[in-house]
Amino acid sequence: MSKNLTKRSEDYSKWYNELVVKADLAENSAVRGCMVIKPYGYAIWEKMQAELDKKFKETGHQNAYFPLFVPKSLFEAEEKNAEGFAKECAVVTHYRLKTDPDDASKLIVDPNAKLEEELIVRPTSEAIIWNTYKGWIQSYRDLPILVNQWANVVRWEMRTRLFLRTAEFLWQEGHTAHETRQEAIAETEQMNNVYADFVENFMAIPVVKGRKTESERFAGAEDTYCIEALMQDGKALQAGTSHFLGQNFAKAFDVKFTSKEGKQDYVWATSWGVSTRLMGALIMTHSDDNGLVLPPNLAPIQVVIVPIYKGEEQLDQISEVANQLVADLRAKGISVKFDNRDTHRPGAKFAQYELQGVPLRIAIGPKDLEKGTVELARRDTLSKQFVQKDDVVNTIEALLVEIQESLHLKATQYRDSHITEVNSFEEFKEVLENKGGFISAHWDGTAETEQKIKELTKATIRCIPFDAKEENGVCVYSGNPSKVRVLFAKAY
RNA sequence: CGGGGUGUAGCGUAGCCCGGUUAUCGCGCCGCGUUUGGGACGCGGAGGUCGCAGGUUCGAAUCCUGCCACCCCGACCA
Repeated sequence: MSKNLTKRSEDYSKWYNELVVKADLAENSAVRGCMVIKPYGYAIWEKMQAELDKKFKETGHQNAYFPLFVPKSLFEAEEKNAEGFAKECAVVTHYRLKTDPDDASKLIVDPNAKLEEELIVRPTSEAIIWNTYKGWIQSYRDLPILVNQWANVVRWEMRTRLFLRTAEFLWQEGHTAHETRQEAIAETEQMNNVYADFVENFMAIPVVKGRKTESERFAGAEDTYCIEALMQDGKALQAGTSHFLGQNFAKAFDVKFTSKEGKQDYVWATSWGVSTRLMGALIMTHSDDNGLVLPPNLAPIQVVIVPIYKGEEQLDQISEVANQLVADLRAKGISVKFDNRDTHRPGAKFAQYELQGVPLRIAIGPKDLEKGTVELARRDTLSKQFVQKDDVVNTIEALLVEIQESLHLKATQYRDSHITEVNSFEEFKEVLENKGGFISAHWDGTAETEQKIKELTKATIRCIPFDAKEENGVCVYSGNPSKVRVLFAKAY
């Protein structure tokens, strides 16, 4: 494996291929940019899903499922949304194939099976969902509607990138309807906080919470909140978004309700989502040159036991110790694998589990049998220690917690040391070029300046942080007055 | 869609300029044996429409024409 993988973004794809998830691209263009999630990778996704689901339910949400196809007439109803996604839509135009009259081994699209109205494969589900909500809402008594959907969506990007921007991706999208503007804004904030909490505490990835500028906002939203993370190569990654949609979709789909006072009003909406992109963030935040480093909360295997032995008799003795350990650890809810394959040597197994990011590794050999110990190795620090057999379970329990915290701390220190305040455009360019990371700078609030900076440096405004303090300054580009610093970065 | 590049075994590649035995090497895979405290070794073996289609030639991975796919850079983007 090449050196400094974590600093060289172009190598990340090699990494994925080696390991957790592999993009098996077919020869033809139809599945270009799609991703095959292998079982080990999917196990991570399932853990993420379970935790998010728990948080959604705690905040009163329910899961539901809506169609993959959106009739074009519905899709175009909310103009800004439609316009924003129009350039990247897969469109179904026909519903039947037939044998090619010129070549019986081939199929062609049956021209007689042209759809009256084209179907858009959802790039996001606002349109189909709001068309459905229309039938669900008449009175304030029907509100709020707090629904989440786990689904796949398709966005036909010009350029795809494994994990970060695949043509098809898995995500969850929440879609809520509320009586008042205030309540919808509170929901938008709440869900952004749910995401931040999940990403920070469960995935051990530090994020900045903030608001998008108008030009970076979701198409059709009045306001977009986001969480922004920083990868080890100095580029920023949008890790999740929560949108306040105002009454845009209610108006587009004519969703009105009768209030307590008997007045008709349009409902207020939000939508919010995170995707398999978070797995990309996970890899790019914690991994090192030996492979993945998984936080214990997300590791499909938290502890692996590798026997070191000569001959079957010795393996039997070791297995006895190992099987007892497996039982004890499982009783504590710790996922553990005893790898007693005889087809691979210990060194190969060590390397494999390091590549897979298993947080803790136990090795048991003849020396341990004599001394009543095991060797315990940490993936994150690569350190090893010998532990008395009777202390192993307690030690592991404590270490799993410690590793989780330690990963978060390490990533936070990296992130914090890569937020640089600059006060001139020269400095801006210098830091961006040589150091990377977030640049905290004054901005005059205009889209023109934002655009100009993007053209000149490729850096975009990642967000206006919620915790930014008021401070009089001048825009780093235009010199016009500014009251608050925003975060710039090159982004994925 | 503009600019550049690449296509040879599951993966990574040599050969191409200058056409000529049975297409090179490494990893991986299969069998047997020896091994096992950080990616084992020996011996044997399997695996190929040289991206596709035409052309030139006694002969094409190699030269010519057309097509296709993919990668990188731009525009786009969770």
